[in-house]
Amino acid sequence: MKEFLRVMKALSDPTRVKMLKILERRMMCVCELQTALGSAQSTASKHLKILEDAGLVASYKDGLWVNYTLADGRQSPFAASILGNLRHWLNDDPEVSGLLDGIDRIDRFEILNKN
Amino acid sequence: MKEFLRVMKALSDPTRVKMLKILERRMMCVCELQTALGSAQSTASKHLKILEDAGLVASYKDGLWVNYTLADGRQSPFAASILGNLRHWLNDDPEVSGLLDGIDRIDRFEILNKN
DNA sequence: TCTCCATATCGTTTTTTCGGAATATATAAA
DNA sequence: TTTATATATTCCGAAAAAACGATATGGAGA
Repeated sequence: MKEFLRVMKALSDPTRVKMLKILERRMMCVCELQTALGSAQSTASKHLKILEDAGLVASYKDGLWVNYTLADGRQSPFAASILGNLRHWLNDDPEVSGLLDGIDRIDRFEILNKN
Repeated sequence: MKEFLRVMKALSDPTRVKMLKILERRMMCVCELQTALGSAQSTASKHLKILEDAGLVASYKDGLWVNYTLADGRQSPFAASILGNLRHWLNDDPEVSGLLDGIDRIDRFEILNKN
């Protein structure tokens, strides 16, 4: 029950759902997701931790960067099932499709120059 | 997106999840669910409203009683899909199975006599 | 009409969640 | 070792959600 609730709670926030829809397209580091969503760095990092604790995303270090991807589903069958459904869901949602239009122009090396 | 979030939020509370697992077994009026879960009447009613707004349950009046059942899924495809999964999920969860053991002994006419 | 009873809604308090600034951590480069 | 940088964590204040008692609503029966 606790594991199930963790997954549902993680999916109950628009920012986290958008993160998952973005990660369906490609892996991203924290700063790229932060830029895509227009949120503070701490906010992006915290949301990603919640998604990871729920078994919805996984992270891999690459030097200073931490790359996040969708989880493979081995950690939580609930998460695995919902991730499968989510691929078909919300693709026509204006908030989501608008977001996905911009993500190809987001590059971690460009973000560097802006700060 | 809003509809999706309503469904996920509705599923993020242990009391509401238990309500759904009980309603998988049979329809119930508010006072029966209240008894099964040991919560206050206003609490049970409010949780049921949240589930109904999300398209997870439906209600039918029968005189003074209001009977709640699982929704048929026409209102929300998200709800429909999750309700299908939920039938297979959490059946071995101790909190849920313990609850289901007792529900056959709950009867709205007996509840009357206790108040 | 008046009363009763199951349910819904309201008002209040407590708990949880969210966002962002500030700080800490860890790794790479100089 | 010192510096710089990407990410994680901490610490607030604000907003949302939860519980429950009290009250309102609406239908059934006297």
